[in-house]
Amino acid sequence: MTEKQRVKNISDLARIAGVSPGTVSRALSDTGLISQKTRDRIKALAREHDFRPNIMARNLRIQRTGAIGVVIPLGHETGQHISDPFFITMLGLLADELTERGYDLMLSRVIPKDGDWLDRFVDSGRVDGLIVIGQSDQSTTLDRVAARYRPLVVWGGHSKGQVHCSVGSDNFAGGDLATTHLIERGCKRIAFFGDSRAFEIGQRLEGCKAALARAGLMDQLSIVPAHLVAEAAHPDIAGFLTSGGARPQGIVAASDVIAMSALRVLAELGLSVPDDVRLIGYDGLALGEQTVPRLSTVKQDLTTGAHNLVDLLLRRIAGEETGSVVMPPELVVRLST
Amino acid sequence: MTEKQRVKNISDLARIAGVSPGTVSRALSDTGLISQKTRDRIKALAREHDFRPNIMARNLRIQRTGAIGVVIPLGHETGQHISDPFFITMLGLLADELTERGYDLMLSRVIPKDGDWLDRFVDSGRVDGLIVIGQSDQSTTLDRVAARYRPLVVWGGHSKGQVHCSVGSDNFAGGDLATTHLIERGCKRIAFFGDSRAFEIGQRLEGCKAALARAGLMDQLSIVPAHLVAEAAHPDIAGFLTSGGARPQGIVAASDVIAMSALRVLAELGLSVPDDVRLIGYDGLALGEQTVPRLSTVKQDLTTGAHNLVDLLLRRIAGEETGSVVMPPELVVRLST
DNA sequence: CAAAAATATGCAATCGATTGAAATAATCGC
DNA sequence: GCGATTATTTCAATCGATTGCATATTTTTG
Repeated sequence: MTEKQRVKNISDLARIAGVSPGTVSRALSDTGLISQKTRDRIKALAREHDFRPNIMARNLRIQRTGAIGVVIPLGHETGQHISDPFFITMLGLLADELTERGYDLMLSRVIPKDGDWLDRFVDSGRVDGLIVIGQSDQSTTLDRVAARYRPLVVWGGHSKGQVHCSVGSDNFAGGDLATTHLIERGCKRIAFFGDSRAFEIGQRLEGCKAALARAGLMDQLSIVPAHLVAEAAHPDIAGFLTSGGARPQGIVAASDVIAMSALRVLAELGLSVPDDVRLIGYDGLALGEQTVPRLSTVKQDLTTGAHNLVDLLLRRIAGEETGSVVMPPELVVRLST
Repeated sequence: MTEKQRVKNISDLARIAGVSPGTVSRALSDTGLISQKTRDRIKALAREHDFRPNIMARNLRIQRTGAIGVVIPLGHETGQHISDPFFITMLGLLADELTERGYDLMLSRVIPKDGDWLDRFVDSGRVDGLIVIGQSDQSTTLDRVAARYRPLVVWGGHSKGQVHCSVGSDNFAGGDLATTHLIERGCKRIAFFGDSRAFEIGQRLEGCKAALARAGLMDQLSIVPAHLVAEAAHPDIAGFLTSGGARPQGIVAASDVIAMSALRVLAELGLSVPDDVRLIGYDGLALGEQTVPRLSTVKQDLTTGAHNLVDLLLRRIAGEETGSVVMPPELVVRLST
């Protein structure tokens, strides 16, 4: 009744209010000079007709979108799914963090076939900035794009020469931490479960090796390139543990998900954790709290990680220059070691 | 060298090519009448200057965004986090499905304080359609908005009078299925773990009751309103199991996450699953494959669920009228029963 | 080879909000 | 009460791509 015709743009409202479109814009955007009186009047009118300015038009004019892209490149392992608990946890935290800062989150899952995937996203003009979760095996692409596109931040390992801005934990230190812990628990024969082609996992393995070298146990290391996906990791692990070699006394899993698979294989083989085999994971995901026995792990503080990612990104959007952040990992001893 | 000045819009390119902006637009968009020759020439030029048309301008003109909003309302339980494995799994599947259909996914986490949250999103003009995951306790809001905004599809339970279009599995049937299975396994004292204030969980409980009634075991039911978050569920469950009442022979958990918590509590109490207590979950998440023992569950086929959600939504965007979909749940017997 | 038909291209309006500059109204000092 | 300030408001250009209509160019055809 009240509203004969739907108010669909600022001009409609201006006509109703008897002012110019410009005035309505200023009234609604809480900016610029305008009298308190007309502002209130127009806001009331807008509410009454439940009118909200068209965001696309606004975006076009002010040249920003209010959205941040979050990209998950699944490079080295196509089977890996976005529903991997790690991605998901990170994604949730980023969603919280971005929402809080008034940005929307545009999610994109990418399987990088060509070297062009990042460029396409960057040039699409859909987002004001980009967060890439995990560098997978795409560091070349990342560096190239980072050189020309500032608002880009990557979660993942840090290497000396890298061009792009990254946030991540010290994977080398983490691998060392986990391994040292097992050694202190008396393990000598140690196995590393994880595919070192993924950059971060390679770094963890290096840390693991460093710890073993210090203890003079280097020749006791077995490396099992287990898949990152739980279902796929299972046969890798079962294959190794039933292959007849000397059973490891300690296992460093490159992720909590892999550790969980290992836990299951060990249970199926009738081996007790930690009595027969000690097992430590990596990531510090919540699901490690719910396993039986509860999983010891190297925790990456994803909450501050997400916070840092967003913080750096917004600063880069604002034009500031920023360096990378390497966070210290933390040993969480629960019951599996 | 080649490009003196960055080509930032269609007019720049038009100038270089010596044609009008309109022609460039037609060439790049593979639509309208244009000669093959100029099209190729302009496309080559665009590639050379790596120019991509501004999406915001395009969106404004053609009045669509190419993005679908995915909203997760966390109504009845504010502690619940977006990183809940269920949401996350669904989110990943939706991301796949939408990407495939050429849409972007805009993620939004909402804690509905006012009744206004959905309206804000709908009217923001940011998205072409909306998928709401889980109706939580917001069915009133959903119905109200659905009445005026067509491209809206909800994952969740279905009730007779509902206005909105939903996709989900038959929770009543699922609850029945789980309970009947336990009864067939010889359980008489049965406990239901889950907070029935959430609509879908309420339906599962009703199904559970129906099965018990048929078997004449209605008076043997205990209901434990466990939280949906794993960490929060733990004390709820521990409290119940150590309270000294007769121990249940079978447990119906309202979600796999709750079941996982139960699994841990039972292990801590030294009870064996399934020998001392039989336990069945709900959802059919991948993590149920990795527990020890592997979790029996009522599986909702989230893959087809996601497919249906997207399919219905796109049809609604196209103007078609669609009904809701109720999918049959499936009993998955693994080792915990 | 001229006329008719078909095909390409250019022109200009449009999507809806923002914003600097210009115009108008309100306020103040004396 | 009048010019000088200052506070509001209007005007018009702009962001960049799309598209109906008009015009120009080819191609076809009798």
